[in-house]
Amino acid sequence: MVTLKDIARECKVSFSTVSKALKGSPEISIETTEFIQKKAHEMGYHPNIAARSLRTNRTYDIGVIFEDKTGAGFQHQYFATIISGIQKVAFSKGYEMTFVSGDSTKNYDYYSHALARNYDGVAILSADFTSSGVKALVSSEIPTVTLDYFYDIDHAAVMSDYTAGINELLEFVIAQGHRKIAMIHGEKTWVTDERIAAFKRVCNAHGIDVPPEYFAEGLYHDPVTSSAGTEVFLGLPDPPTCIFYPDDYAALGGIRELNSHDLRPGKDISIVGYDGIALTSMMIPPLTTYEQNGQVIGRTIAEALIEKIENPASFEPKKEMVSGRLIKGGTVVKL
Amino acid sequence: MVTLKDIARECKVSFSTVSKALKGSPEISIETTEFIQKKAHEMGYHPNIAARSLRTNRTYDIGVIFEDKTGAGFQHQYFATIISGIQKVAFSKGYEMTFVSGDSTKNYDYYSHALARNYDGVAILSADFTSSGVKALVSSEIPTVTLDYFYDIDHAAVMSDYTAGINELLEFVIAQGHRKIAMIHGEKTWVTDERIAAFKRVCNAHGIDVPPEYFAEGLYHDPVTSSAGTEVFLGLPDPPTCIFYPDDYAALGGIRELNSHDLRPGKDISIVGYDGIALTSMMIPPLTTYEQNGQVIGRTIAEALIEKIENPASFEPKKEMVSGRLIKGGTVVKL
DNA sequence: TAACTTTTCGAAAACGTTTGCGAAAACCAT
DNA sequence: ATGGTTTTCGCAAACGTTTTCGAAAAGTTA
Repeated sequence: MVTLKDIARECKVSFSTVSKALKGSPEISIETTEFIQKKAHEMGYHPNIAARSLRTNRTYDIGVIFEDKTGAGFQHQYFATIISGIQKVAFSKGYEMTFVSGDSTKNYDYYSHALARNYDGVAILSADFTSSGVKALVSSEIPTVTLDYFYDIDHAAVMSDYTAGINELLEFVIAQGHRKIAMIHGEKTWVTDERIAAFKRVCNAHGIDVPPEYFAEGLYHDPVTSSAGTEVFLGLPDPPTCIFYPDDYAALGGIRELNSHDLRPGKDISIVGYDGIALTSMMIPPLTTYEQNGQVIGRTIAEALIEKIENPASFEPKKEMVSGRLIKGGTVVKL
Repeated sequence: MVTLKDIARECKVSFSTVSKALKGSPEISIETTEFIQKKAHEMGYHPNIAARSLRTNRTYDIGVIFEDKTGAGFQHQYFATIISGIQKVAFSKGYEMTFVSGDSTKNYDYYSHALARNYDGVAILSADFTSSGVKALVSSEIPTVTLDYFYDIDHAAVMSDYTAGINELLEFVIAQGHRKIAMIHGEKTWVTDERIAAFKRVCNAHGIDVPPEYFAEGLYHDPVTSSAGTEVFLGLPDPPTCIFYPDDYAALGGIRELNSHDLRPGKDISIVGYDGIALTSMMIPPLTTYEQNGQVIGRTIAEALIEKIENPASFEPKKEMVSGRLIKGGTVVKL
C-alpha cells in the first residue's frame, strides 16, 4: 500500500504538497504538480478511501436499499435493470454502489446504518416504507431518492408511470372491442391502489362498469396466486373476455391455468401483462404488455441522487415520472 | 453523529474505556461495561466504519466484480441468484457487498482498486480472466474467490459443474433413443471448451459419432445467434433429432425459429436448454434443461470467501463443484 | 501496616488523508 | 538595495477509531 508519505519521500517534498498536487491544487506550481503526478502514477498510488472518508465525510459510495421480501432476490428483471442502470451512472460519475443489507423484519435502523457507513446518498428501491427506520432515513440530512413511493415530506422520488401504463393498455384493449375486462392486482399498496383507480377511471370513461367480481387479489410476480385468480374468473357466470395481470410473471401463471382449460391466449381469450420482461417477448404469441424501462428508471434515480449529493443547495426535490411503452404482442384478440 | 467521545463525556470515563467496554473487553469491569453499553444504545451510537477501517484495515465489506460485457446487467437469472446468495450469507455474517465497478475495456487495475477501497475480500463473478488486472488481484494477498475459472496458481474457486450437467442431459436424451444430436455452444471460453468436450465424450461412450456440422457457435444468452444456428441445422441434408442449446435464453431463440418452420418442440423435434431459469418452466411444454443452483453457488462463494478472510491461516484453497439437477420438462420426445 | 499482586482505567500513538495558515522563497517595482 | 507582493510550499491539526502500555486504585498477604 503506497501512501502519500511514500511519494513525498520519493519526490523530496512534504506529503501535504503531494496531496495538493494530486488533486491539482493551484497552490502548487505546475512543474512540481506534474512531477508528483507522474511519480505517483509510476508508484501505483491509490488513495486510501477510508482515510479520505474519515477526513472529508465523503465516501463516493451510494447505498441501495433493496429489501428482498419475496426471497426472489435480484432475479426480477424489473429490479435487475434498475440496479444495473444505477450502477452504470454511479460508476461513470466515480461512485460505487453497495447494497445496504437490512433486515426488513426488524424495523431496521437504516438511518444509523447509513450514518455509520457514511454513504454519500442512498437509493431506496424496495423497502417497508411504513417502517420508521426508512422514514427516518428519508427525513434525515442524508440524500435519498425513493422508487415508487413518496412521503408527505418534501423529497425526491422517481416513479414508474403506472397510470400511463394502465391507460395505454386499457385503451388498446377497449379499442379491440373488449367490454368485459377483469383485473388481477398485486397485494394492496400505494401503487396497487393507483393502478386499480386508473383501471376504473378508464373503464368508466368508456362507459364500462366493472363488477366487483372482476377484481381478484394476488401477489406481484407470483404465478400461483394469479393462476388461482384466473380460475375464479373462468368460473364466473359471465366470465371476462380479457384479463389484466399485475405483471408478466403473474401472466405466465395465468397462461398456465388457461391452457389447462384449453383456452389459448390470443385466440380464445385475451390477456395482458405488465413489465415487459425479455422472455414474454419470445412467447408464441408474444405477450401484450407494457414495458417499463428499468434502465432509464435506474439512471434517473442515480442522476437525481448524485445531483443532490453534489449540489445540495440548488437541488430541487421532485417526483419524476418515467414512462414505458405499450408492447402490442399478440395476446389480445379483436372482437 | 454520536462518537465515542460523546459517550465518554456522558459516562464520565475516557473514550478509550468506552471503546473497550463496547466490545466487551475483559479489561473493563462488568458494571462499567454494562453501564456504558446501555448508555451507548440510548444515545444511538453506531461506530464510524471509515475510522475503524482506517485503524484496523478491516471494512466488513466484500467486493463483487461483475463485468457487464453483454450490457444485459444483472438480469440474467443465473447471476442474479448468485449475487442474491452471496448477499444473504454476507449479511448474516455481518458483511456488506459492494459492486466493484471496473471498466473491462481498459484492463482495469482491480488490485489497486481493492487496496484503496480496503475490501476484506472480493468475489470475481464475471471478468476478463485473461487480463493482468484480474490476475494480479487473485495473486495478491487480498482474499478472493472466483466463479467458473481458475488460474494455475493456488486459489479458491467455485465451479458450476458443467460436465455433470451435460452428462445428465445427454444421457437422458440418448436414453430416449436419440442418436443425431446437435449442439449450439456459446462463444469459445474455457468453460465452453469443457462443455463441448463433455458432450463429445458422452456421445463417444455411446458409440455416437457427432459430425462437425452438428456444432454451431452462438453467444450465451443470445436468442438471435441460436436462432441462426437452428436454421443451419434444419437445412442440413440429415438434420438432427435433438438440439442442445447453451442456455435457456438461447433455447428460446431456437424455439422461435422452430416454430417458424412449423416444428413444435416436444412433438416434431427435441430440444434441451441449460440453466433452469424460472420462465422456461412455465412454457408449454416446460423446457427440458439443467437447473443450476445459483443460490447455492452464491452461498458457497461467500462462505469460502469469509472463511478465507477470517481464518487465513487454516484456510485451504480448493475448487468446489456445485451441481444442479436435471429438469426433464417435456421438450424431448421418445423415439 | 508494609509490600506485593491484581484489577481497572486513562494517556497517547497510530491509521492516511485534507486543509487552513504561516513562512520562506521568488519576483517585482521603486 | 529596499520594501512590498505574490508564488510556492511545509506544519500541524483534525476526522473517529483501536490498542499498547503504564499508572492508579483496590485487594491480598504476612
